[in-house]
Parts: sequence; C-alpha cells; structure tokens
Amino acid sequence: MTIPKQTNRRKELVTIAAGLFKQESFDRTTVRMLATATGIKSGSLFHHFKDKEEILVAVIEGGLETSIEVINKQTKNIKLADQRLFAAIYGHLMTLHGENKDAHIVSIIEWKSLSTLSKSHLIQLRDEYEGIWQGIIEQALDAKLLEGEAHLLRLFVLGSLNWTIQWFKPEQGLDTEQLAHNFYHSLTHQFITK
Amino acid sequence: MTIPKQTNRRKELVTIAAGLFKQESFDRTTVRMLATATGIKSGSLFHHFKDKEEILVAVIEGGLETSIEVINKQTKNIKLADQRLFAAIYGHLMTLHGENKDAHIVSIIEWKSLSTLSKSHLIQLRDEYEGIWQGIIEQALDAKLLEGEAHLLRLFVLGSLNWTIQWFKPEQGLDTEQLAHNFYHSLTHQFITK
DNA sequence: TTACAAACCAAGCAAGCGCTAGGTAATAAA
DNA sequence: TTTATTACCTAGCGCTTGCTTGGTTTGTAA
Repeated sequence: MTIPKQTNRRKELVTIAAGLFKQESFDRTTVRMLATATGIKSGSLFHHFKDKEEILVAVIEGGLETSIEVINKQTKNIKLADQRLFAAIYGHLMTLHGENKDAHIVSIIEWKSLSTLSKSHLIQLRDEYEGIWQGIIEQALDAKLLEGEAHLLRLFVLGSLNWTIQWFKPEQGLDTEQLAHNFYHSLTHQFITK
Repeated sequence: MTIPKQTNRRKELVTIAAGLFKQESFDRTTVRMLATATGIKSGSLFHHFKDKEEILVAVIEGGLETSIEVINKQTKNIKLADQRLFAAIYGHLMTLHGENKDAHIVSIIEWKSLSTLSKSHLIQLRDEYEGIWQGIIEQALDAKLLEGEAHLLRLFVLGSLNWTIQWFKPEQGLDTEQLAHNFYHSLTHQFITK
C-alpha cells in the first residue's frame, strides 16, 4: 500500500530522485538507478510510491512549493518597485543555482513528462508562482523600470532566467548575485539603488 | 549498409522524425512510431540510419543549418544596428514558430540527448550561429540600444526567445511578427524605426 | 513479550525497446 | 535482358523497462 504522504523516508527518496532526474532526465532515470542511489532494492520503491510518475510529481511539487516560499520571503518586506524586482530575480536565480536547486530545475524541464492529470493538479502551484511575478512586473512597469506589456514581459523575463539552467555554472567566475545584477541592468537599463 | 547521406528518401524521414521528436521527445519516440509515421516497417529504418541517434543528429544538423541560413539572409543587406537586431529577433522567432519549425526546436530541446561524440561535431554549427548573434548584439551595444555585457546579453536574449517554444502559439491572437516587436520593445526600451 | 504496522527483500513477469539477419521487390543503367 | 543498386519486408533476438507478489526484517508501543 502507498503511504499517505510526507514520511521522512519519503522525503529522502524525493530529494535523491530530484538529483537523478536533473542529472539524467526523468526518462533516462530507471527505477533501478533510483533504488541503488537510495540504497534499497528497486521493488521497494513501490512501497513508497504507486508508480514512477508519482515520484516525479512529488519532486515537482516540492520544487514549486519552495520557489513560492522563497519569492514570498524575498519580496515580503520590500516596498520599492526596483528593489522588489531585483529581489524576485535574485530569488528565482537562487532557487535555480543555490542549494536544493534540483527540485526547481526538474519542475521546469520535466513539466512535459507529467500526465495530464498530474499537470492539472500542479498547475495551481505554478499559477500561484507566476501570479506573484505578474504583480512584481506590473509594479515595475508603473515605476517605468520596464517597457512593454506585463504578461509578455513576465514570460520574457522568466524565460531568460529559466534558460540560465542551460549554461550558468556559479563556480565559473560569476556568482549568482552578480548574475542577478547583470540581468537587472540589461533588463531595466538601470543599476539597482541600494 | 548505411547510405552516405542526403538521398531524398532520407530527407523525408528526417522531416517526419523532427515532427515526432518535437511532439513526443526523442526518448518517448520509438523506432516503431517512426516507422509507422513514415509508412515503412521498423527494421527498414536501419537501412537509412545506423542507429536511432543518427536520426536525431540528422534532425538537429538540419535545424541548425536552416537557422544559420535564415539569420544570414535576414541580416544580409541591413546595416543599421536597430534594424539588424530586429531582423535577427524576427528571424529566430520565425525558425521557431514558422514553417519547418520542428527541426530547430528539436535542436534546442534535445541537445542533451546527443552523445558526446555527436555534440562535438554539431557544436561547430551552434558556435557559428551564436557567433552571428554575438556580432549583432555588440553592434547594438555600440549603438546604445542595449545595456550590459555582450556575452551575457546574448545568453539572456536567446534564452528568452528560445523559451517562447514553451508558451507561444501563433494561432492565438498574437502573430510572430508582433511578438518580435513586443520583444524588441521590452529589450531596448525603444520602438523600431522603419 | 507480544503485537502490529512500516520498511524492505527476493524473484521474476509481461511488455516494450533498439536493432539484426536474411530474403524480396522495385528501379534503372548496361 | 541481364546486372547491380537501392529500398524495403519478415521474423525475431536479446535486453531493459516498470512493476507485482509473497514473504521477511525492523522499529515501536502496550
């Protein structure tokens, strides 16, 4: 029988799965690889999850929830439009390149691997995250930091940031905060005032 | 035996494969699906390609070559920095959302599915394409259209544009040219002068 | 010490995968 | 009309995949 949810063991498995899904992709990660990495036999995985997809759902769910927490925390006590925008950019990049990045990355690149049913459930979390961004962008538009249409801008901005998964390695010279500053500058044509 | 290259039949197969790879992803496209879609039996595929990966390589190679052709053609007789930048943006979006888009899309999202060997060959084409973009961005920086560092800007811009694969559908109100204009505006904070 | 659920193992099944071998049909040049 | 080449089919092999079943160990609380 599948366990309700959220046991400690289950969380451990999800964390390890996130790492493998990110490294190898969901399709190329076999249940045997997951089992070896977690130190159990492949059949025992199905005591915790009813099937392989449920593992992916758990990973993505965790990734999205963390992202929402981070952006809320980052922008919570900030009022000024420019600082809010920068905080959101930096927060987003942190969830992609800081610690525990795997789950958020997987939630972005493996979205297509989800079944229609799982998507319809997780889409709420994604909408919530995008809604927060939408507000920040609109505020930045009002403050004349940005130009264009809010909805498209959000897609352009998040696209750019998400794409950093493909090329950015924090070890190589530039760190995540510097990257955030560079992006903010190229986006707004201004420097952030501290 | 595998045929040297570039027979007509092979081209047909590559085009059909591009469509499936885009729709289903490389991993989830089986040789049997490819065979059915092309109207032959699965074994016959290996008369044209030595293995499944060679099909992917052919698709990506074609996609990259077309992209290079398009951007060269688009920016060929244009001198002004703003118009060159817009032409590159529009050209890139055309290869992603216009006709024969599949191959270019696959070349972007299935890069990770390539073997190290195949990558080392195709990387030349990718470098060539990115080099062209680099020049256009530098020229735009000189003309004060953009702000920031050229290398990072190229990654930000192409990231945004590539990300449109995930959400842009030309049928839904906005067409590709309008999208290009919107992006140009949000990026440069200016409108293009015709 | 018993009781019971949670966590795991051993063994393997059915299905699907990429790919091969050996033969046949179509096309066209000699 | 022969010969060669290209294109395809038939049949299936060997392997890996996700997942199941039935039994065993471990932890915990009464």
